[in-house]
Amino acid sequence: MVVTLKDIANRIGKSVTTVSRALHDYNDVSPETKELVHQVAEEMGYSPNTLAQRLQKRQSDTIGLILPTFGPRFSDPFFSELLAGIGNKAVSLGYDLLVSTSSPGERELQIYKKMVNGRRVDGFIVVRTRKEDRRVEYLLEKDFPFVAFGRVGINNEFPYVDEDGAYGMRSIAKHLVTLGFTNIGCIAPDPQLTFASSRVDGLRAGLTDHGITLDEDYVCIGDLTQSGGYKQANCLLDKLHPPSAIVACNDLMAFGAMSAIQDRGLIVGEDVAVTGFDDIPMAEHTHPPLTTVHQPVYQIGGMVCEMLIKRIQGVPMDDEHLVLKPSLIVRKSCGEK
Amino acid sequence: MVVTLKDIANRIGKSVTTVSRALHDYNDVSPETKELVHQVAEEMGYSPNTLAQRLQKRQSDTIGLILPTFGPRFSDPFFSELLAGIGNKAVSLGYDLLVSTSSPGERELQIYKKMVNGRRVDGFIVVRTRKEDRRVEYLLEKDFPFVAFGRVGINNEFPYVDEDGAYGMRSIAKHLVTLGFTNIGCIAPDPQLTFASSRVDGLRAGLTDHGITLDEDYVCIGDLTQSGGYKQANCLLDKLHPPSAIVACNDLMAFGAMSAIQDRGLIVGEDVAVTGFDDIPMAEHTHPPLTTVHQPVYQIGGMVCEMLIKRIQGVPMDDEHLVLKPSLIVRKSCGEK
DNA sequence: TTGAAAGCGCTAACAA
DNA sequence: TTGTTAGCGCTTTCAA
Repeated sequence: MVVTLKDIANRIGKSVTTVSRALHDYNDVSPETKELVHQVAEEMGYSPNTLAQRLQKRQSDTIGLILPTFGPRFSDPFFSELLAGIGNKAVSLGYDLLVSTSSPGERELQIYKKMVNGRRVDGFIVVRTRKEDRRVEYLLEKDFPFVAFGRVGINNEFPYVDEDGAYGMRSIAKHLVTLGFTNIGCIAPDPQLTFASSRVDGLRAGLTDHGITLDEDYVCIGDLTQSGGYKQANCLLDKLHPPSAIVACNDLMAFGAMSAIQDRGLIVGEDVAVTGFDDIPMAEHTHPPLTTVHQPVYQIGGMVCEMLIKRIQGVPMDDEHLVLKPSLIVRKSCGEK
Repeated sequence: MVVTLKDIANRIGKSVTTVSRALHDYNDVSPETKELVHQVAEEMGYSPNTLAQRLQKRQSDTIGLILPTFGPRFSDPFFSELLAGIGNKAVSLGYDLLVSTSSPGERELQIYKKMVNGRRVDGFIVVRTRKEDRRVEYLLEKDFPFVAFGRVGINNEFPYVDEDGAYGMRSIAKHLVTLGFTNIGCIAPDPQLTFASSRVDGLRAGLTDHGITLDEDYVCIGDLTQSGGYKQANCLLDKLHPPSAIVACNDLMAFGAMSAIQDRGLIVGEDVAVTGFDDIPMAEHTHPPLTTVHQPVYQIGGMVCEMLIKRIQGVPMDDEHLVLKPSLIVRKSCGEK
């Protein structure tokens, strides 16, 4: 049924070795046999068995990506775009992409271990890094190739791409201050996530620069989803002196915050300002459109993937540590300029 | 460095075969050796080389999913949720999930062929089916296992899960008619997509049931993204007698339509009604919240995956053809009830 | 220019 | 209960 090298060899009365070499265009095969082999291979519809090739090379030509889910519904446009960036780059470089999903925790680490031990992948892309990240500790300790999107708390001695979250948040701070906002609330992610502190610290610093103090009681922790944003915005709005601007640390939570505001009959951009972070496509189409910070997620996916493959192949990288400057996108959610 | 069966065998002075059998708990191995093997394996940190196992089994234990992207930005919450459903089920059943991305067309088919020929996957999940679908034609012809989410134009002799789009749209139609809308516009997907016609036909039929005719000039084709919805809604609104209700065939386009309406200073749910389809999490958090049709995407992912694995393993399925009835979710985008 | 032989790491049929 | 042998499909010495 399925054609193998042996079938071709039998057919033309040559050895498997010769056929293999002919197919790989080795120059120690006579032009005639080469020609013949190619022709017969074509005719018989031969394709190499990748499993066999990989076993022999001791390489899986596959990179792994384990998506962090929280709860069953995982509907994050941010990650689907990152995935597309990684996936497209991977195919173009001849690699397969193995995707798995897991919420952070013990089981998550098991999946990494299983992949590493079973030699199912040649390397990993680690996303949504945490301050103490067992995944990177593990991979580092095993000396297993990986590239992270994001940094960890201490010892960032591994290749990564990260965005300068503090910088992004400073631009948000500046923008809000310029518009005259002084009473500001923040919906932050779980502080275990590395990007949480850089963003919140950036906001705090940016505000301080303009003589405004971020009240720590006005910093709530949300779970990065719309519902989380909704809930936390309500907390903020229930305060005695509710903030006049809510800075969400990602777009999804910002959307939730907008809902919360609107559900109270208030108007986003007039009564309460809202900002996001990420600039997912939806941000442009909310009502009002969301002022946020743009990250080139698709490109980041490509970069991370490319770096990983270089790392796997032992090709030196131009730069092991990339920190991108995100840019402020002003729309209408903080009022008309 | 890496421990193999041979290493264990050498260590305890037994054959590789015995070790292999011991590890698999065959009952023709003495309890003592079994015990010993397990212990030594543990101690040496042995894990089987999956590549080798797979080559020998002639099974990749991997299922393939090729995501349809349109343009570089691929940010579809619908698919990230489907992916999570598939991914979680796959791990739980011991399968790897290979994900690739491609826009429809020749290159897409090449990817399928490459995976099939190289025996990289044991089966596919085919999503976003088209009326004439080269992918399913190809897989059918090769007799290669797959399960589709959606049907094709003719000859649906393969396992699939689909939602009853016509039914969903009839509920939308009924809802709108009940609220008194008579001048209705529709933003449909590319008619090549199978679900396009079932949804549009459903809408048309539902309207007809109530004595209303859907004007074919009021059916625009959008690309399933927010921008597409935005653009097409504008076309509709530019008409001499613009529709008072816009039925979008997915939520993303509905969001775009809402933007378009709002950008004209009109109010969604008062001046113009809008409906969607899919009920992605965002739908609950727009302003106003979107009336739409709910599909249990996460579960569908799990079902499709499970069916595929049964198909691969030759286990009979309870039902090869599943058509789910989606349910209307009334929110505020058509006005208060 | 070609082929025999070995080996990647594993499983399985068959003997002993 | 265990080991020998063969083989999955491929690549790569090495010798001819």
